[in-house]
Amino acid sequence: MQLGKRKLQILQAVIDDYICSGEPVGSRTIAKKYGMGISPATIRNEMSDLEEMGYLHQPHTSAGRIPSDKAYRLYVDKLMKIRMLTAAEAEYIKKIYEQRTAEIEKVIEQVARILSDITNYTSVVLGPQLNKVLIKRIELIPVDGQYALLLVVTSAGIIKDTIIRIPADVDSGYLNRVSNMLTVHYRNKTFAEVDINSIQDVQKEMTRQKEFFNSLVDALTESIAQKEQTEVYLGGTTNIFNFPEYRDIRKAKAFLSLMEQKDLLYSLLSKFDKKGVTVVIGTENECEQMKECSIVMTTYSIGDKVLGTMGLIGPTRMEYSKAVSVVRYVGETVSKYLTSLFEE
Amino acid sequence: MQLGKRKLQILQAVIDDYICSGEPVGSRTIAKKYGMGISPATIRNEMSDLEEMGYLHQPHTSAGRIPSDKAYRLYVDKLMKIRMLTAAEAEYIKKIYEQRTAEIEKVIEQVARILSDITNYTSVVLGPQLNKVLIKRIELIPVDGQYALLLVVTSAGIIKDTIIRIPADVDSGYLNRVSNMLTVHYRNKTFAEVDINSIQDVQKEMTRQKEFFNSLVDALTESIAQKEQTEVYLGGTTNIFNFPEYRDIRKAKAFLSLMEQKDLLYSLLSKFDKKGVTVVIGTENECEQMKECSIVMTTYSIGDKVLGTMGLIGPTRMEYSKAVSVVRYVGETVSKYLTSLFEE
DNA sequence: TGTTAGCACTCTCGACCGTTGAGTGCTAAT
DNA sequence: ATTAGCACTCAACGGTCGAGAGTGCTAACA
Repeated sequence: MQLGKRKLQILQAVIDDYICSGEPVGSRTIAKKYGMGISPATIRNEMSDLEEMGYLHQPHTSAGRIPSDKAYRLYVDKLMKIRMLTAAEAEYIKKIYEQRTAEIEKVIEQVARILSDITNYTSVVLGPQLNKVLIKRIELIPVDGQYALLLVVTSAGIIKDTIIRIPADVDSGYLNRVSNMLTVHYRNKTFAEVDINSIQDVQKEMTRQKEFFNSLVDALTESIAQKEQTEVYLGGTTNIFNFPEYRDIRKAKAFLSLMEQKDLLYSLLSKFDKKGVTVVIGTENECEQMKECSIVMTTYSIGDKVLGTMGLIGPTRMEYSKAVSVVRYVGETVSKYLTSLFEE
Repeated sequence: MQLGKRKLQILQAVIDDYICSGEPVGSRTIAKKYGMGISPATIRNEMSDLEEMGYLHQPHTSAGRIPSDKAYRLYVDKLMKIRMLTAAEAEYIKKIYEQRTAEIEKVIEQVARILSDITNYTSVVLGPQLNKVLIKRIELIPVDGQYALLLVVTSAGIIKDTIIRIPADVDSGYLNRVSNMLTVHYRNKTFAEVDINSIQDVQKEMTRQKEFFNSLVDALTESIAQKEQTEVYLGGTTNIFNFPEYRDIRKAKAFLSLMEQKDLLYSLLSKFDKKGVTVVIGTENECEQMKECSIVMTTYSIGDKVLGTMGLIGPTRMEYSKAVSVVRYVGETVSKYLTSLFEE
């Protein structure tokens, strides 16, 4: 059977209506709302065909039709109209530029909020993936006598830090020497390549300041571990309650629990690192608990380097056109902003 | 009417049973489970009295009784048995000591998780309240040429930082001068007293490095603002789904939305800053949306200085004995740990 | 041959019982 | 003062029934 023009029109009408109402769509509704000069009976025939072809299905005999994931896929790839951002949306997204700090994590956090505020979906943003990034410098900066700041400067211009305590008899000269030692060893390595125990010089020093050194090694190890397991930022998790399909408390709970499993979210999203917007619909998801959700996501970068992924999660009957346009624009804006910050 | 010993026993039985089952408790149940050699009929009479006195009420005529907030208050103040921590709980709480970093925020974050993990309630921990704390030093530390780290060292030993960008022609000598200037001005002031525009010297400098200075002032202002509006850390927000009274999707949504209103939570919790454990039961809460919840909270401190509040939020039929013992122990442990870290 | 009106059929949903069971309050006996 | 007995109340459960929405099929029509 062929997917003629009329079938496509009807399919689009069903999808549009279902996305907005969440209720199965009947032939009468289509005829009335999207009237294209054909009777409900004709539409019924076409819908019956579409069902046979796997684009629609009925929850029960005497109900209207619901689009299948296959239908959404067609919709996203071919049918969907490209939607422009409203002025208010574009304005809101500009907030990204209002950041004062050069800390990438803060920017990312705000992006998550912006995404969910605009779309009323749940947003997920992965923090910068640092495993491919090169270490430029490691520094121990004395602060206020008893503390030192452990800084790691990377090629992506990202700087993160931990505050550690130092014993009274460690002076700044000593810290300097250790910093230099660490830098010499780790310059141009990735975080994955760092093996803290491998440093010979360091181990010699250890005999002298054993306790301090242990805590330094601990801090560095943890700092590295933390950077390897990227952080996951969420926005608008309770937005899911707005959808009638999540009235069922068990579904809502399942969804929210899923959102709490950061490592799972991370492994789901981090797979997609190609540029442009990716849409994963329902059962296309590998993860069992996500079979009724869709993800619309994109990457963000500094210059050409892809740093992380951001996206929206919602029910499969998502407003794809809106989601795609917002995600695309936010992704581009963030990339531009980060590039302007860190790329010289 | 007097609250005789037997009435108290019965009241306690009702509360204990209701806390654990969530179902209205009938006279038969009491007689059987908590048998004290009296018949259901007698218990009925006593319960009727207790109802008259405002300690119990019935959801409808032919149902068992439910304790009122007044009853819970009596229970918490007088009836409740003090519960010891289990070995496993104590062990779990010890995790606090496993922190590597001296960043107070990281510690707090973990505390929130520990509290909710152990109790299966939702935990709320307010970050350190810095408005009463004195500034010791402000430093701008050059990092990697184009960035500087803005550090604020306070009398509570707390150090927080923001990374800002600096123009190419600002050298470390200049940063040093600015740091010194800021330190001289703000030493021994609280964050609340800081008025960035008040510095005369600073304004003079501004003519020379106007753009940088604006961004510095912005960063400092924001850093201060951020410290004034304390952060709120949550743990186990979805635990609320475990309670049958939150099966109702609207209630669950209301609760979760409440948890997202950090400023409201902050203003609710920050009022209570006396040492020891405070319990606020249902309608004792001023906040309308919390009338069906109880809060069990305590403070944490460095030395004698109270820094913040931590607690558990759950339905009024909370396991108060468990909640109180855990909150107390965690509070004490955190205080001890922080004191050992920051107090010399 | 494609379209459509008509109609019987299916299925969900909400309203409306009657029944069940838990729990009460009252009364009278102990 | 306590308690057994009993009538009464009410929520919850389950079944029936009609309304309404929507379908598929058939036969007529262009």
